Amino acid sequence: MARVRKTVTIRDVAEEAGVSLQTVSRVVNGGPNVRPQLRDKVQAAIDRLGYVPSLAAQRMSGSRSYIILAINDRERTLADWRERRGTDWVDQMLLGGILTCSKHGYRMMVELVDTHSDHVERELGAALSALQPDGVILTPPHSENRLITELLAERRIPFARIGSDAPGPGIPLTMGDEGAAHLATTRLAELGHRNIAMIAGPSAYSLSGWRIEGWRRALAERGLPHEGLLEVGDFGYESGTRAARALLDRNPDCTAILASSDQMALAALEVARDRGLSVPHDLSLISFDNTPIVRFSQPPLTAIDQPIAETVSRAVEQLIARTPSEGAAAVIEVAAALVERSSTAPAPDRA
Amino acid sequence: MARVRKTVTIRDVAEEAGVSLQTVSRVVNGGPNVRPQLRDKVQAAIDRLGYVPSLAAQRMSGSRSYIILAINDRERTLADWRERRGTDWVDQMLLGGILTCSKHGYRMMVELVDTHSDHVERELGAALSALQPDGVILTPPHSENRLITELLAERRIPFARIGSDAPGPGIPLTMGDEGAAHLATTRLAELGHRNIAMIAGPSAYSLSGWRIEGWRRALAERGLPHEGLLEVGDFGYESGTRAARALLDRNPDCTAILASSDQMALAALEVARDRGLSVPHDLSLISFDNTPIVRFSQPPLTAIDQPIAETVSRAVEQLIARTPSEGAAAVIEVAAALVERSSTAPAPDRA
DNA sequence: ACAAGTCTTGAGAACGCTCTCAAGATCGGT
DNA sequence: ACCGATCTTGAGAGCGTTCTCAAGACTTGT
Repeated sequence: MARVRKTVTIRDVAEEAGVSLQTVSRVVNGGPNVRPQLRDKVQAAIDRLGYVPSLAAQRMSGSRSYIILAINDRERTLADWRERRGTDWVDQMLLGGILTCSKHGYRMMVELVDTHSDHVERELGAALSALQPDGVILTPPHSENRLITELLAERRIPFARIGSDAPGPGIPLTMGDEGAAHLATTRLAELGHRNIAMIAGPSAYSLSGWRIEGWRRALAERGLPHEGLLEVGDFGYESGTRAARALLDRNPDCTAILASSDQMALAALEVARDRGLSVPHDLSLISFDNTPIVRFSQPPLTAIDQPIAETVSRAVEQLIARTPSEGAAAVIEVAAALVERSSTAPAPDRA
Repeated sequence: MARVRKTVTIRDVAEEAGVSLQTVSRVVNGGPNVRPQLRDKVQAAIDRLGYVPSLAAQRMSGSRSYIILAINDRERTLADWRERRGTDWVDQMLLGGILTCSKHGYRMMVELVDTHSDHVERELGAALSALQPDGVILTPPHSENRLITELLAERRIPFARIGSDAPGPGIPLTMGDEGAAHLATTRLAELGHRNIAMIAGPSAYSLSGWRIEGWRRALAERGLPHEGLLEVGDFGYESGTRAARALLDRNPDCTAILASSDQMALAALEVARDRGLSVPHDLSLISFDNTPIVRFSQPPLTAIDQPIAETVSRAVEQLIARTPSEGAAAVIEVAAALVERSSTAPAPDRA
C-alpha cells in the first residue's frame, strides 16, 4: 500500500539536513553567505526529498508571483471557439508567451475580460487582486484602452502594450506595421503594378492606421494613386468579400491588393476566382498575418509575417526584467518579414 | 498625487464593517449561519473597498488552488511555434479549457514538460508541488503515459485522460474516433467507392488504432477490401505526401482516402493535383480534425470535426466537480461529426 | 420558566515561505 | 594575541486566508 505522500515543505528539508528553515530558504533561492559544504548538504536533502517550494506560500511572504497575465476579450474568444475560426492572434500569442514564461520559471495565464463594457475595471481589478501577477500583456485592440492602462498604472503593475507606440505608462512594442505595409506595397510596385489597392482593418486598431500609412507612403514615393483604392474590413472573411468586390467594381484597372488579414486576403482570392481573374496572373495578392491557412490555399499566399509570438516573447522578457518603478520605456520594434509565395506576379500587360 | 493603493485585505473589510475576520470570510465564501442583516453590512463593506480574496492566501490555508493544469510537450510546442504550424490541438484545447475554467472561477495553466524523457517525473512533480493544481488534463499522446498517470494517482490529484478509454485512475474521455472513422468510411462507401484507403496516425496515439478499427469495420460490413490500403503517417504534411504517393502507386483503383489529420489530407490533395487527379471527381478525400486550414483549400475539405474544445471543456467540468477520492470513472464520449464540403463526390465510373 | 439545543460570532492557531535582526563564528590587521 | 569587521546561521515575526473550537444569544419543549 502506497504511503500517501504528504507535501514536502521547507521544514521537512530543514529537519532532514539538520539546519534551520532560513538556511534552506537561502539555498533554494541561491542566496549568498552559505558555506559551500552546508549548501551541498542542504541541496542533497532537497534532492532526496524532492522538495519544490510552494508558489502560493512564496507569494504570501512577499516574493513575486511568477505569473504573467494576458488580457483577452471574453466575447471574441468565445466566438473564436464556437466558430473554430483560425484564432490568428491567440494561438501565436499563447505559444510565444507560454514558452518564454516557461523558460524563465514564470507562468502565463490568460484572463478573459469583458473589455467593451465598464465592467473591465471590476473584472480586471478582481483578477489582479486574486492573482497578483508580476506583469500584464495587452494586445490589440486593448493596448491603448484607457480604463485598462490607467488601472494598471495606478496599481503599479508593469505591463506591455503590444501594437501601440503611444507614450505613457507601460512598455510599448510594435511589429513594424508601417514598414511592412510599405515593403509589401513597394514590392508590388516593383512588379509593375500601378493600381495597388488596400483592404485595411478597423480603425480601433492602431496598426490599421500604420498599415495604411505605409501603403500611402509607398504609393506617394512612386507617384501612384491611392484614391478609391482603400476599403475597410473587420479582419473577417465576409468583410473581405465585400471589400474586394467594392474595390474591383470601382477599379477595373486594379491589379494588386494588399489585405490587412489572411482571412480578408482569402476572401479576395475567392472573389477573384468568381470573376474569372487568375491569381497571380491577373491579380496579385499580399496578406498580413501569415497564419497557417495561407499556406494551403490555391495558390499559397504571399504574406507579411507578423512576428506575434516573437513580440509577445519580447514583452514577457521585458516584464520579467523590469522593476515596477522604472520610468517610460522606449518603443520596442520587432520587424515583420515578407514571405513570398505564389500569389504575386508581375503586373499583366494592358498596354 | 494618486494615493498608492495598498492591497485590500480581509482585515480591512473586517475593520470597515466592524466585525471579525471570520465573519467576512464566511460572507465571502457564502458560508451559512450569518444573520442576513450582518451579511448585507459586510457585503457593503466589501463592495465599497473592492475587496477580492488573494488566491495565494486562500491556497495557503487549505482551500483549493482553483488551477487546472494542462500538460503539453515542450519540444512539440516549440516546434509548433517555430514552424508556425497550425497547432491543431493546442489552440482548441486552450480555448475550450480557458473558457470553461473562467466560467467556474478557475484558471487554466499550460505546463510544458519534456514528456519523452525520464525527466517527466521530476518536471511534472515540480509543477505539481509549485502550483498544487486542483486537476490536470492529459492529451494525446500523453494520456496513457505510465510515468505521468502513476505520479498523478500517487499524489491523489484528479486528472482527465483525453483520448483514452483504458481503465485505471483518471477520468477517461474519448471523441468517438472509432465511430467517426466508421461514419466517414461508410459515407464514402455509400458514394460508391470500393477502394477506400486510409492514412493513419502514429501508433503512439490510441486514437490512431481506433480510427483504423472504425475504417476496417465499415469496410468489413460491406465486404470491401482493406489490404494494401493502409499507410501510416505522423500527422504532418510531409508524411502525408509520402503516404499518399505510396497508396496511389500501389492502388491505381483507389478512389477515396480517409486521412487521420488535416495536414496529411492537404498533402494528399497536393499529390492528387500533381498526378492530374481531380478532387473530388477522381479522388474523394476526408480528413480528421477540421482545423481552419481545410476550409480554404481548393476544394475545401470534407472533414471529421473533432470536438476537442468541447471535450476539454467537459474534462474541466469533471475535474472541478469531482472529489479526489472518488473511484473509477465511466468513459465519457463526446461525439465527432462529419462536416461535408467539396472534397467528396460519387465514385467515378470505371465500368 | 428552565434545561437542552441550535445559531451566530469571534479568538487564535495553522498553512509554507521570506524578511529582519541578532548572535556566534571566522577573519584580517597590528 | 586582541579588536573590530565580515560571514554564517538561526530565531521569530508576518504575509492573508480558513479552520477549529468555544462563548454568548436565541429557540424550543415541557
